[in-house]
Amino acid sequence: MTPTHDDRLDRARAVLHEHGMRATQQRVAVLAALMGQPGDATAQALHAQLRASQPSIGLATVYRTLATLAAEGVVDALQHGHGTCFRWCAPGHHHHLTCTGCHRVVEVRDCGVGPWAHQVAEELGFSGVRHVVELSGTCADCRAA
Amino acid sequence: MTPTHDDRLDRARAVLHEHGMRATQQRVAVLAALMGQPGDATAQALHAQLRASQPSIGLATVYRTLATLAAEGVVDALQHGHGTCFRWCAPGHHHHLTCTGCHRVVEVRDCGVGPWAHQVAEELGFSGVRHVVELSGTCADCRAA
DNA sequence: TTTAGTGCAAAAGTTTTGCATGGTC
DNA sequence: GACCATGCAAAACTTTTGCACTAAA
Repeated sequence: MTPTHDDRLDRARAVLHEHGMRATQQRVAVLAALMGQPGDATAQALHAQLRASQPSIGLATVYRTLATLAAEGVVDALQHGHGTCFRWCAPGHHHHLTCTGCHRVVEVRDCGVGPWAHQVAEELGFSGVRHVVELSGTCADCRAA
Repeated sequence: MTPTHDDRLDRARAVLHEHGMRATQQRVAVLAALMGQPGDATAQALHAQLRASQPSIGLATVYRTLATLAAEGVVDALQHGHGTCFRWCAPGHHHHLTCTGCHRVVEVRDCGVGPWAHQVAEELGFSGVRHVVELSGTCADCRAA
């Protein structure tokens, strides 16, 4: 069952409360909008989208909200080519496969990197290894287009 | 044997020729400067450095040169927090393992990610997969300290 | 009521671009 | 000599900040 817009508003409110952030209309709207994205989005893109239903929302607010959410670890901040993109994701260890054409993001829960990373690090005398992986490619739809 | 500044100039010239780029004084200087960096550097930082010995070099030229070099795959363009950083790397596919304590970077030439990435992408209908991996941990020296 | 968040506009910063000039092949 | 690259300055953008005002807790 796909979540409705209202479902996302409720979930956004809950997440904000969990993280001790005031659930203002604007923050709820920003987070809910991000939850509704098929992939990631820039602050500018979210702002433009939000303007449609909430004409008075300020760009600075969108930036400030996203920065706070990223600091809380609620959303991911990614640096692709130009500008910072934000993405809402489910908790737990996983990676992402992003389409370079449409920025659609697919979660990859099967992580095949851990053992290799651990082995490499051990050989080089490192401990407490962590890995960040970003996969990118062209999705079937974009290839067809 | 540590390469001298002149060694780097020669090497920079050779690399530019290999990639069909005109070996202008400015391009040679930019690439040689990047080769001499202990880590990565922004266009702005390189420009400031180059100004010392070549006061007339323009910022736009540094940007244009780095953009071309990155497009040719001669240098890596990295997106950390603010702005784009560039790094001269040995050629060929490899990853980096960074120590969280002293920020030392070790090149990792043995890549154990490709096959997994390819398989995952194929299952999801993606083609032309690329992967970016950043490993981090604590090096032996920092653990001892 | 208290405190944090917001909108606006201006500022700060980075990267790109237009165009006449100069250097490389 | 032809053509590409450069320098300069202005423009285009993204992101941050100051401040008076509003709304959440």
